[in-house]
Amino acid sequence: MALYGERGYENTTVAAIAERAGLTERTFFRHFADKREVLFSGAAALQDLLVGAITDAPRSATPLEAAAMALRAAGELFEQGRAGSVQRQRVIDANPELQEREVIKLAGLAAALAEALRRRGVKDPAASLTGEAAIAVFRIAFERWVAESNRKRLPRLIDDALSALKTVAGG
Amino acid sequence: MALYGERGYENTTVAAIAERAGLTERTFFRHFADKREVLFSGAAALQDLLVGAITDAPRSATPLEAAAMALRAAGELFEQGRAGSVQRQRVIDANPELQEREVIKLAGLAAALAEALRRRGVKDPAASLTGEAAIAVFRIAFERWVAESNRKRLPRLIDDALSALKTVAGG
DNA sequence: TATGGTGATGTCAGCAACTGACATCGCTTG
DNA sequence: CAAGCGATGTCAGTTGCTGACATCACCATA
Repeated sequence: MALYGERGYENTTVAAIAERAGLTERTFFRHFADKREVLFSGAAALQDLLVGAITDAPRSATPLEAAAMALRAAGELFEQGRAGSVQRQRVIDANPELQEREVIKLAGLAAALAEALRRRGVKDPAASLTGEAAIAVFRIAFERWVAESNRKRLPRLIDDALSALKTVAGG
Repeated sequence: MALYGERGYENTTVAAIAERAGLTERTFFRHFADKREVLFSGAAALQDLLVGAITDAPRSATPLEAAAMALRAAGELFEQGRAGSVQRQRVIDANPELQEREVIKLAGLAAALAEALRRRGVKDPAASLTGEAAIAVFRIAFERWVAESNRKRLPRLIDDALSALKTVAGG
């Protein structure tokens, strides 16, 4: 992260990262599948959190309500360490390769949400659509959260985006 | 495409592609930004079609209706040449690298849709959410369309997914 | 204590994707 | 016919990434 911040992602070679870490290039690739993965290794934990929250949602909750609870829980988590999120996002926003990885990780989250909903008895395409919609909501809320101008807390921004979704699609 | 079909994407080197095409490796990279881009160069035309359809939608149409018209137009286009779409999708589904590229191209389409909606006077976050939702609908419909079992036409599948979205998010 | 197993790291050689710099060739245009 | 221009070839080089094998620290147990 330090090197990516100093020189930018593209100008940072794996050799340089390894050197700074006091390790070998080969060792780097044993810990991270590729150069990009450094920035995304946290996605697994996030997925566990989201899936867990959906699973634990009361049976009375509608699919979208269950997803909303999961998003809020994730929002609370991100509130810890906002500075890191901002820096990370700056690096990603400056590089298309990284955006590809980010976007597919998000797609993976959507799929995991859908799967968790199916285990609650939600049928397709409702499950898939709810997963996709939930991630879209999160993405938009997160975007606003990292923008300097906005001082609202993330869970609040999630609720805002969620009601906007209902307005747009309702009918 | 032929080589990707024969040996799979990973086992096909750019050198092999260039040889089959009777060109140089260097020339390949002048036509395609990277090895993956071969399968996605058509995305630009699709984007133009979608954006054009949204722009041409009657002013009375709601954001989601305008987006739906665009999706249906794209659906008609894909109905030509279903075989090619199926083969292409088989290659992509077999390779994570390609899925990354596909997913970010779809994100690009969503952004373009949102931008076209904004030019119609739709505000954010409604514009962004409608763009994302529309692409989600398209993705799900397309998935079903390429599946062997389904014999419905794509525009019809799009309408199905669309009404499912309304059911899920309505309220 | 010696022995052997296990997991993390190092070493090395090599492939394949991609790039920059420069040369060449064919076609069009004045 | 000369000049210009776009597409292609040539070549050398960097970087990401992998497989195979060696080493080393640590731990369990005979």
